[in-house]
Amino acid sequence: MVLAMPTLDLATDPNKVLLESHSMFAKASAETLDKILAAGRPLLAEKNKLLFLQDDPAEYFYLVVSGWVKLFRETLDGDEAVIDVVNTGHLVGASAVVDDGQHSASATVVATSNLISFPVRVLEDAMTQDPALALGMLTSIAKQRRKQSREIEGLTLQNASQRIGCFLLRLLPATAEGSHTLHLPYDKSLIAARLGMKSETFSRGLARLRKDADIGVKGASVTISDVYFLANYVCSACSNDFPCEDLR
Amino acid sequence: MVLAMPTLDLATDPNKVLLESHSMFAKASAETLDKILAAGRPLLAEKNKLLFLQDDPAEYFYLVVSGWVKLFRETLDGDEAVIDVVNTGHLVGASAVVDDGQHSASATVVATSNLISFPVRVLEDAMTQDPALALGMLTSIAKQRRKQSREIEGLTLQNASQRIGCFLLRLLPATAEGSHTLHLPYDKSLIAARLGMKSETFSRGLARLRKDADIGVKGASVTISDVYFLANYVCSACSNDFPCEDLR
DNA sequence: CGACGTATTGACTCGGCTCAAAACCTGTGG
DNA sequence: CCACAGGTTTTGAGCCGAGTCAATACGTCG
Repeated sequence: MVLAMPTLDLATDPNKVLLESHSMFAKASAETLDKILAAGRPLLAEKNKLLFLQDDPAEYFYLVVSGWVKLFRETLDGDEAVIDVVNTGHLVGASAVVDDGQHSASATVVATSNLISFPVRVLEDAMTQDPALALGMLTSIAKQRRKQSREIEGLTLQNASQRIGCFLLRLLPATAEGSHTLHLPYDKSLIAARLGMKSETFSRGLARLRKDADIGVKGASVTISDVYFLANYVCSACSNDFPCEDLR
Repeated sequence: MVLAMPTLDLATDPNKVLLESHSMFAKASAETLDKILAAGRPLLAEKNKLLFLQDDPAEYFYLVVSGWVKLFRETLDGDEAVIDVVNTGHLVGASAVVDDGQHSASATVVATSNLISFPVRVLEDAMTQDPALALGMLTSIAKQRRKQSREIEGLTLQNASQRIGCFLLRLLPATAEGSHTLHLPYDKSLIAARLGMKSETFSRGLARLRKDADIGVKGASVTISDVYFLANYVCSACSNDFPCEDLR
């Protein structure tokens, strides 16, 4: 269901604020932002809705206003590698403009989400006209690249419970200290896939953290009794120290 | 030892040709290229020479003219994750200009190499003046990002011998068919690290390929009796089919 | 309450790691 | 040409972490 354009004053449009806060658009001109926003269409997507498939020619990219979207790649024999799971404020599929106009991964919605879809065309055009936007794109892709480097490192050097602990730490605000309680953001089985392990292994890994890193688990809510104690357990197998800014 | 400027006519300078062939500079203006080349200094580096450390403020980046350079990250407890091992035509450390001026990995020379060092400053300046260069940087980083996505996928979905087979296939020209003999480009222990495994595992993995994918191994020379047979063994656990362009 | 999806637990297998010993290379000097 | 030293690679035995398969427990929604 496609609705009419938002009638809000653009200056206070929350979507504009959200888009502006993304590193890709941070330095773009006001005109660029308005042009892109004007081409956006709200989209309410239910769980399991497929946004696009890897290697599809990219027609649209999406801004996540609320909800969660999974990015993944599928192998010939049916396995899938989860590249990322993203929420509010993240863009999905926008990097197709630098990937020969093709999506480099598939995307599905994993929890009912409010999205805004934008034609990739509009972004392409805007990029040729606003050099600040091209630079923003550069900043944004560079950030993704850094994040992926850490991802690779984690996969090769950290074991299951360390990866889980690392994931938990990244859910906390960067300034966190002492004790904290948090809520797992999506299904444990999806977290497991996101971390490159099976759900049974995730379950056992969490149990292990309960013993070794003094955390408490009750359903989807996790209590960390001492952030630095957990960080110490997790980050010894990691090249950057807590609170690992790059990975957020 | 820093030598005088090359006295070659720039139009036929082989270094210029090499730099131009890099996706980052492919579309840069002739002036940009000349300005950057003029700031370059040849550097003959022996095995084990350290070029820079991760998190160092980036002063120089390097063009590999010949030889091999290892990019890696080191953990607190002394383990290292090899991000990449690169040779002729590749740039090392250039992406610092989009990473807050810091190197995101360490780099050492692993086989006697001819390098050219360039001040990062010069690249920064050039980028602000030549929009085509900024776009080239974008293209280049985007390519790295795609490559890393595949890397992550391989790490989570392929077993040791499949990763080895994949590595072998990527050493071949993209058009390869039938039977081929190739020469491993650097030490087996380094290849192992590059593929995220121990050298013993590499050794056994290669032995396994000998049985299952009909390859022959004699020292550093490897004979593949049928490229597609090997590809079939390797690529079933992979989301893109042979000859996997993106990973090169 | 019952039913369905999700999560946990148990028993087992297997791949990759560890540690140690043997084999293989490569270069050096007698 | 051979002997030897140094490094690299291979092989072997044993262990441990993660995957598999199957059964059980938990939660939530009708």
